[in-house]
Amino acid sequence: MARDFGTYVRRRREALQATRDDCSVRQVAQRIGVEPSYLSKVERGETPPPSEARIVALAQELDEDPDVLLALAGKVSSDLQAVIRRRPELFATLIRELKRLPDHAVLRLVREVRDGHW
Amino acid sequence: MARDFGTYVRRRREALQATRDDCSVRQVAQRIGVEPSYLSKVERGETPPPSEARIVALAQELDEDPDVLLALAGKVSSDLQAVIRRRPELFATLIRELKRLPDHAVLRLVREVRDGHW
DNA sequence: GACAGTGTGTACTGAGTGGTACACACTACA
DNA sequence: TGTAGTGTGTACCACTCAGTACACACTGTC
Repeated sequence: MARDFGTYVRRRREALQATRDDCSVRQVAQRIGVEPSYLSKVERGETPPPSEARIVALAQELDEDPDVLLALAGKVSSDLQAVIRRRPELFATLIRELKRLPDHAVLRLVREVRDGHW
Repeated sequence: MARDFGTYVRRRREALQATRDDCSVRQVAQRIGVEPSYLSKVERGETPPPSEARIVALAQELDEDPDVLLALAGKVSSDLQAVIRRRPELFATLIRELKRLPDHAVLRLVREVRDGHW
């Protein structure tokens, strides 16, 4: 799972590098505020994924969904966790129920909620 | 927040101790597999809350909701996190939408889902 | 052949996590 | 007066996290 994160990032970065030529390990590393060798090791899965803040910065840099990247890193965004912690019983049961539902059902639910049916 | 966890646990444990007399620091500590001095420090908020596994064991021991206790400790159950990580975009948007809804609305949603309307 | 830019190997680190081990002081009670 | 049980203070520890610092080898190019 940590390995997935690395290869995913590498692929995405190299794709961008091919078109924009400003996404070398060094350049991206500098923009997200880490050492190049560290980013290199992360991409090769030799070291575990970075902190949430770096991952979010990386997602922005690679034009990716932060939540997806965090998920690949085995993490869940801390703001989502805060929402759950505020009403633990409620959200715990809801999420455990939703676990068994197929994507399209959850998606329908999301839309309903967003459209203000609740 | 870590302090809350401690005082909450202490209150609950002392209440049980008063009625059942088998919930001293030593006894509970032994049953959840930690040193008494450690549990003592946790209860006084002198050291941060224990690991998820210990907290769940503690919840069972104190007859409390594990998710609530975890929330007091500033954590979210790892199985819930796993559910979210499996479909990050979907759950992220859903949870962020639900954040602004009042309890009763979320509760209604939980019931609907549980009753198989989805 | 100097130079810039590429990725990478090696060594190290300061702070935090999640506790253990053991001694101590106090109270109850037989 | 011993002894059993109560909570706590002190000292310590292995491990992980989240990286830094710097040197190295290779490639293109001027």
